[in-house]
Amino acid sequence: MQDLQDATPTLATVARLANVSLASASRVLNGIKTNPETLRRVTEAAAAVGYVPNAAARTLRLRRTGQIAFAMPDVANPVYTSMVGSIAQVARECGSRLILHSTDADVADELSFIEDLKQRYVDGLILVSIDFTSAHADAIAGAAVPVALLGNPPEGTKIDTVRANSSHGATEAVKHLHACGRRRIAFVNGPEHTAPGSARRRGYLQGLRECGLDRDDTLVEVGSDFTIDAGREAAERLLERVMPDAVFCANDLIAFGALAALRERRLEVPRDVAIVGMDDTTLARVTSPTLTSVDLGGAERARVAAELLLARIDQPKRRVRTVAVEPKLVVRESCGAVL
Amino acid sequence: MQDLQDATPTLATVARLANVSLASASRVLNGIKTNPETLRRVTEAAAAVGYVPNAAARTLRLRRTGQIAFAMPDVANPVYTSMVGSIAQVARECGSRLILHSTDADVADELSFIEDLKQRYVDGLILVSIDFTSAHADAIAGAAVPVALLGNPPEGTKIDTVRANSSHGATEAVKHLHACGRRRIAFVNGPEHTAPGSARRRGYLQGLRECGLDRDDTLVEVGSDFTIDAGREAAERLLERVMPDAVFCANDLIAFGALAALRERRLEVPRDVAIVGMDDTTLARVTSPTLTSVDLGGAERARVAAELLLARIDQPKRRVRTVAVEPKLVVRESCGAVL
DNA sequence: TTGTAAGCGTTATCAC
DNA sequence: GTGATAACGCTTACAA
Repeated sequence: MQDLQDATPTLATVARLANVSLASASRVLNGIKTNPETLRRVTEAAAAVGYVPNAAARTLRLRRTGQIAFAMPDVANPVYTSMVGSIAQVARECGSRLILHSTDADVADELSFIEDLKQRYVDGLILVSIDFTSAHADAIAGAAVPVALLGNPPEGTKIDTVRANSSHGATEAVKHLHACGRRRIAFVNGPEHTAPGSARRRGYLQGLRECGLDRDDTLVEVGSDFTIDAGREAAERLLERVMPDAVFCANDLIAFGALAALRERRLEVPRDVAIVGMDDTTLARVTSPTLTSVDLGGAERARVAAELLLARIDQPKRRVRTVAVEPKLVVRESCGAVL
Repeated sequence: MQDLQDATPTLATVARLANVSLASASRVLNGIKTNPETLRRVTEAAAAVGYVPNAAARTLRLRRTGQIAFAMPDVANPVYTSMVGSIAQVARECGSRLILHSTDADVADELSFIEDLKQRYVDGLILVSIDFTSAHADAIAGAAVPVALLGNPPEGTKIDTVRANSSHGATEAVKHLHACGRRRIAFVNGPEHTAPGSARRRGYLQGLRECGLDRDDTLVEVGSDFTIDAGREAAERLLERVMPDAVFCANDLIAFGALAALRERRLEVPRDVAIVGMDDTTLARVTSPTLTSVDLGGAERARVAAELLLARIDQPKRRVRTVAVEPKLVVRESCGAVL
C-alpha cells in the first residue's frame, strides 16, 4: 500500500526492501564479497525497484565524475567534429561521458573554461587551442583536473600534448606539387598570427627551398580567416595579380574557396592550376575535382589525446608525454591523381 | 603557516577565513541579502582562496545538474553537427553544459541511454531518433528527466517534439524540378524502412502527382544507406537502365554520390541532368556545381528542441508541445540558379 | 541578519 | 560478514 511512493528509489529504498543495512546494500551493488543470501536479497530488491545509483552522490563521495570535457574552437568545423567522433568513442569505451564546449577560438573563453574546471564537473579536459599563450600554460598548470592538449605549445611545456606537424605537412604539399611538374606554386594562408598560420607558412617556404624554387612573395596571399569565404576572397586577390600553376591552401575550407574562385575565372583544375588543401576533411572527397589534401591526423590525434588524458586521470603522477602525429598526403584529382 | 594546505577550498574554507558561519558564506555567494560587512568579508575571502562551488555537492543538494544531453545517430554527419552547434549555443546561454552521445542509430543504445538518465547526471535529454518505436514512447514516458524529441513519433505521443516535414520538402523539390522544365524526374532514396526514407518517398510521389507527371517506378532507386557511397552506387544502378533529366536525392550525401556518378558518365549538371538534394548541409555550397537542396531546418529545429526542453525542466507540468518546422528550398547551380 | 543543524545519496571505516 | 556512522560540500529551514 505504502509502496505507491514511486519517487526515484535510493540505496535506502533498496536496503529497506532487502531488509539489510545501507552498508550491505552498497557492498553488494559494488560487487564486494558478501554472504550469498544478502547478495540475492539486495540484487532482487534493486531490480524490483529499478534502482540506479545517483551520479551526484557518487561523485561527491568518490571524487570522480565519469565525465571528460572536450573544448574546441568550432563545433561546425569538420576537422573538429572528426575529433569529437574519436573522443566520444574512447570515452564510451572507458565508461565516460563526453562534455562538449565550443570556445570560438577565443582565448578568454578558453581560460575561463579552464577556470571552471574548479567546479569539478569533469575528471579532465582535452583542449584544442589555436593560439597557445603563456596564460594557457599557467592556467593549465594550476588547473583543478588534468588537461591534455591538442596543439603546439612551446617546447618544454609540462603538459600532455599531441602535436600535429603541419609545417612538415605544408612542405610535403609543396614537394608534391613540384613533383607533379608545377613551378609557380602559390600559397593561400589563413591569419598568420595563429599557430597553424605561421607553421604552414614556414612549411611552405621550406618546401620551396627543398625543391630549389625561388621564394616569390607575390605568390603568397593571406586570408582573414580559415573559412571558405575568406579563402575565396584571398584567392581572388591572388589571381588578380599573378597566374600560378598551383595553389597550396592552408586548409581544406580555404581550398574550397580557391576552387570556387578558379572556377569563376574559367580556370580548370588541375589542368590550369593544381590545388592542394590541408586537413583532409570529409568534404575533400565530395568536391569536383576531388581535393588532394594533407591529412594532419585529426581523428588519430584526438584519440591519442583522450588516451593520454584517461591515463593521467588514473595515474596523476605519471611522466608527462608528448606525442607527435605525422601528416600524410592524400592524393586526389585536384593534383596528381588521374581523373 | 597552516595556510599551506592548498587542497581545493570549500565553502568551509571561505567561512572560516571570513570568520562567519557556513550559512552566511553560502548566502553571500548565492546573492542573498546580507549585512554589507559580512558581504565584504566573504567576498574577499572567496576571492582570496579562489573559491568555486563544487558541482556535485550543489547538484546533490539542489537536484539540478546544469547539464543537458544530446543523443544523436552520428557525430560525423553534418546534419547532426549543425544541431550540436545550435544546442550548444542555447545551452551556453542558459548556463548549461552539453553532454554528447552518439547512438549509431541503434535502438537498443537509445533505450539504454534513456535508462541511464536515472543516474540523473543531466536535467534533460534531446533525442533524435531515426526510427521511433513504441518502446521509445514507453521509455520516455518513464524517463527520470524530461526528454524532447527531434523526429516524427506517431500523432498523439505525449512528448515535446519538433518535427521536420521532409515529405513536404520532397514534394517541393519535385515541383521545383518540374518548374525548371524537367519531366523525367528520378528519385534516389535511402533505406525505405526508416522514417525519413518512407516520408521522402511519399513526398516524391505526391510531387509527381501535383505536377501531373506519371509515376514511373523505373525512375526510383533505393540505396543501402544515406551516405555518399551508397548514393553513388544507387545512382549508377539508376543510370544503367534509364536516362532521367533530373534526380531528386533523399539527402545531400546521396546527392554528392549521384553527382560523382553523373560526372563519371560525362553527364553535365545541370545541363543534362538537374540535381536536388536534401538537408542543405554545409557541403552543398562547396561542390561543383553547388547543390540545390531542401533545408529541413536542422539547426532551427535543434534550437527549438533545446528551448522546449529547458522550458519543461523549469516547468515540468507545462502542456506538451509539438512544433513543426517547414522545409525551405535553397536554389543553387545544380538546378535553377544561373551559373 | 546570523548561526545551528538537518539533510541530499553515496561509500568507507570502524567496531561487532 | 554485517551494521551503525562519519564523511563528501553544499543549501535552507528554523531558531536565536
